[in-house]
Amino acid sequence: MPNNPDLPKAYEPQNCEDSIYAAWENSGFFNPDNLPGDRTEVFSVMMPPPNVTGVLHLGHAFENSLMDAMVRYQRLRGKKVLLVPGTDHAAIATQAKVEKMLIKEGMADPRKELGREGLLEKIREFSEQSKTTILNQIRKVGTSCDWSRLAYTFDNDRNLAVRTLFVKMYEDGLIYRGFRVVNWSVKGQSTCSDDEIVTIERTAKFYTFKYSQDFPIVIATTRPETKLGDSAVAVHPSDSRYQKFIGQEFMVDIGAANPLKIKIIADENVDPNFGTGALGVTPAHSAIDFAMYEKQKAKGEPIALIPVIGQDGKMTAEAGKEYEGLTCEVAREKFIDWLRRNNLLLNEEEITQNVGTSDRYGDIIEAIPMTQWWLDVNKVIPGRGKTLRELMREAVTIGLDGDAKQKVSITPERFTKLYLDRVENLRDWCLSRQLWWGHRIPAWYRPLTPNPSPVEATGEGEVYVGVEAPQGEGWTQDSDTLDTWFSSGSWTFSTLGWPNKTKDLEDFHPTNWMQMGYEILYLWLMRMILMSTYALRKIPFKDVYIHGILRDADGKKFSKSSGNGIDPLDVIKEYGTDALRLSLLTGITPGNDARFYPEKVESAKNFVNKLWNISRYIITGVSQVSVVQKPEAKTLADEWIIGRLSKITKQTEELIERFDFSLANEKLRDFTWFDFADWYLEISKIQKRDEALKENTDKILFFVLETILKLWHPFTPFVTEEIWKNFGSKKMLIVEDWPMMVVEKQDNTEFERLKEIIEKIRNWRAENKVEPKEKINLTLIVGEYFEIFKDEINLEIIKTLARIENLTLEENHDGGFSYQFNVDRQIDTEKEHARLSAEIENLEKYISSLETKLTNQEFTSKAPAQVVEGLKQKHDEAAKKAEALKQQMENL
RNA sequence: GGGCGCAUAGCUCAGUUGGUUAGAGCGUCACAUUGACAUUGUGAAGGUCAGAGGUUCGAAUCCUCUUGCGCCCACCA
Repeated sequence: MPNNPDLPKAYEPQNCEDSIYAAWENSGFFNPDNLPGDRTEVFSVMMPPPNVTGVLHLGHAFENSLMDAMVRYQRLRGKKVLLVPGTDHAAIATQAKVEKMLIKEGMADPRKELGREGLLEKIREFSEQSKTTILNQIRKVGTSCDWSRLAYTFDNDRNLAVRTLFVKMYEDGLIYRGFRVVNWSVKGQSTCSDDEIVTIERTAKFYTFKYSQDFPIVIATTRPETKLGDSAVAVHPSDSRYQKFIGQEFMVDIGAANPLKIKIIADENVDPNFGTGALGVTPAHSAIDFAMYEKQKAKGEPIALIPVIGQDGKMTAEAGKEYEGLTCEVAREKFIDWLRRNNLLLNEEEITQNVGTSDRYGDIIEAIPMTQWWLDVNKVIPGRGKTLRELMREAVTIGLDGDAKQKVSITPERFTKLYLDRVENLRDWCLSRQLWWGHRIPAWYRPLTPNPSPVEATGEGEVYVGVEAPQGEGWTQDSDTLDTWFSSGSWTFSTLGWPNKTKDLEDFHPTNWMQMGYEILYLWLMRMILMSTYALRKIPFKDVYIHGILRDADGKKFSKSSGNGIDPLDVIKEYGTDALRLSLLTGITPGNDARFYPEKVESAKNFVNKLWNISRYIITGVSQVSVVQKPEAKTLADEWIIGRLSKITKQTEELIERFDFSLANEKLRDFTWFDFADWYLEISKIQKRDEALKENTDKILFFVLETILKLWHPFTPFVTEEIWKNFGSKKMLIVEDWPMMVVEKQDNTEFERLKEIIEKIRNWRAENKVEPKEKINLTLIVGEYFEIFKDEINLEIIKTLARIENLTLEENHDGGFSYQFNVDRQIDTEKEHARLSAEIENLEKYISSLETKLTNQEFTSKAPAQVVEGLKQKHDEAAKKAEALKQQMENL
C-alpha cells in the first residue's frame, strides 16, 4: 500500500470532480455492454427527460441524485446497469417560452411575422442551446448514464416511434377524428388536454334572467354572452315546476342578436336545487351542454349547435351582426344591458367560481367546438378484449393480463389510489395541437372536389394515416402536431429502439425503476403505462418512486416569478457535488415535499470533509497493508467495529432496496462519524501503541474504510472515488464489488459497557468541572462483565479516553455492573450527592414503572414472551445500577 | 362537494408491521482543542408527540371527531 502523505488537509472537490467524471466516462462503464465481470442480472432506468426550455434547477439535481444513487448501488451489486439520458422537446412549453422571448424582444406576433419555418428555426436554435447546457449539467451532478444511448423526444428515432404508435392506434380504431367541444387557449391558439388545465378561483357575476317576457323558465349564468348560442333549457325530469314544458319549443327574440329556438329538455344531470333549477344549454361552449346535444341527437330530437365565440376569442357572425367581432367582455355588457332595458334581468350577484387556465399560456380556457384527433380510452382493443382504461387499471392492480410479474408498484402506496381514481374518470384524450413545435400528425388529406370546403370543418375528402406519406397527387399533411405527452408516453421503450426489434428492447424492457414528482403522476405516469401496455403488452417499469417537490427554506415553491431560484451549479461550485447530492437526499420521505437551505449543504460538506480526513488519517498512517480479505478481531473494540460494520452494510442494502435513501444516508453517517471516527479511530491510536496489535489494527482500519467507501459511493461518488485512488487498486470504485461481509455477532454489549463507563466518567468530569488535563484515579467495581476489564488493552482504552491516572479493578461477587470514582482531590460532595440522588430518583421512577407493568397479570399473560423478557432484563439491570449508585452515595 | 397529505425539541425533519426512559441535524450553553478534520472533540439544556374521545395489557403509531396549514380532483350552470 503506497503511503501518500501529500493528501491535502481538506477535500477539494473543485480540483477533482471533472477529471473523475471524465475518467468514469472514458472507462466506458456507464455503458452496460462494457461493464467488467460476468453480469447477468439487468437493472435499467430511463431518465425522465428534462424539458429543453432552459437550464436545470435544483429539482433536476434532486432527481439525478436519486437515480444515480440507485444506479450506482445496483452497479456495485454486480448488475448490468443502464441509465439512459435524454431531453424532451416539450412541445407547448418550449414554443410558449420562445414566443414569449420573441415578444419581449419586440415582436408583436411571432407566428405571423416569422411563419412556420421561421419560428421553428428560432425554437430549434433555442432548444439546441438549452440541450447543451442541460447535458453538461447532468454531467456536473455526476450522473452515471450511458451517453452512447442519449435520446431526445424529438429526434428521428423517437419520431418513428411516435408515428408508428399513432398509426397502430389508428388502425386499431382507438385514434379517431371527432368534432366536439375542446379546451381552447386563445393566447396559444391551440387546444390542450384536460391535464394541461390549471384551475384558478376568481370572482364573477352571476346573472339571473329570462330570455323573453313570455318565456316560462328563468335561468342563470356567469357567461351571458354565450347565451346567444343557446338552443335548449334543461331541467330535471322529475322537477314538478317544469315538467309540463318538457318537449316544448320556444322562439325567443333577443334583440340585436340572432333569434333563438329554445327547446325544453330533460336531463338527469341538472340539479333542481341549484339556481333556478333550470340550465340554459349552450352546446357549442360547454362540455356538459355538448354532451346533452349529443344525447338529444341520439334520441332523434336534435337541438342546434351555435358557435358564438370563435378561435380568436371574439364573437362570431352567428351571434348576430351587432355582436360579431366584439370581445366576450364587451358582448357580455351589451347583452346584459339589453336584458336590463327589457326588464329581463332579475338578479345579479358576485360569486366565486373556478375557471380553467392554460398551464403554459396562462389565459382562461374557452370551450369551442372543433374537429380534433382523439384517443379513445373506452374502446375495446381488437385482439385484446379490453380497453386502454382496463390496461391501465390492471397494470397497477392484478398485473397486466393478470400476470403478477407485470405489475407496477408505486411508492408511496397512497398514489396508487389516486392513480386508480383518475383511471376511472378518464376521458378521451385530445391529441392534436395547433402548435408548430412538435411531432406532426401522420395524417394526410385529399379533397374530393377541386374547390373543397375546408376539410377540417366538414370531414369531406379522403384521409390517409400512415407512418410514411401517401403516394399520389394532392395530399396535404395535417398541419397539427401531437400533444407532447404522446412522445414522452413512449419514452421507456422508444429510447430502446422500438418499433424495431432491438436487443436493447429485449434486454432492458420493462425497465426496473422510475422516479418522478407527484405533479406529473397524471400527465406522465399514466401515459407511460398506457403506451407500454398497449404497444408492447408490457409494463414500462416495475417500480415507480414518487417524490415531492423541493421548496425553499420558507417552504415556498422555487419559481422564476418569486426569484428564489437556485442554480445547482452555483451550489456545486461552493460546496462540491457530493455535498449537494447528500443534502438533497437527506431529510426526504417518499411523496412528501422537502426544503432546501444552505445549512443543509453546509453540514453535508462537513461530512464529506470528515470522510476525507478519516481516509487521510488511515492512509497516511498505515505502514504496509495489503488488501484485507477477512479481518480478524483481536480486541473487543475490533470485534465491535466489525460487527457494527456488518450490520450497517446490511441496513444500507435494505434501505436502498426499499427506496429509503434518506435513512440509509443517516445510518451510514452515524456509523461513519460516531462509531468509526469518534470511537474506533480513537481506540486504534491506543491499540497501535501495542506492537502486538499494531498491524492488525491497521488492517481493520483499512478494511472498514474500504467497506464504507463502497457503501458511500452511491451517495457521494466523487470523494469516494478520489480516495479510492490511493488504494492502489486496479479497479475503479464505480465497478467494485459491494461488500458482502456478514459476521454473526453484530451487537456487542460488552463493548457498549466499555463505552458507557467512559461516557459516565466524562460526564462526571464535566459536571464536577474537572479539567481534561487533570488526571484522576478510578476504582472500577464490576461483576457481570468482569472478564472484559481484565484485558489490559480495555483498561488502557478507559484510561486514555477518560483520562485516568490509576485504575483499580475490583470484582463485585454479587454480580451486576457498577463502577466507582475515587479521586485524589477535593470535590464538592454536596453537589455530587445531589447528582447521585437525582440519578437514583430517575432510575427508581423507571424501575417502578417497569414493576407496574411486570406485575400486571394482563400484561404478562397477553404480551409476547419476548417483550416481557426484555422488560424483565431492563428491570434487573436498572435495579442493579440503582443499587450501585446508592452504595456510591454512602461512600461519599 | 369529494379526496389526500401534514401537525413530534427554537428551526428542518426521522420514527418501519403498536412494545425500553420518543431520536438526528442545525441552532443554543459550558469546556477543550492547530496532535486526520477550513474545524473538530467532550458534555449539557430543550418535547404532556395539535386537541378530545375510543380500541388495547400497552398508542407518537390503530379508529372516530375537532382545529390549523398545504395540495389534488369535480360539469354547480
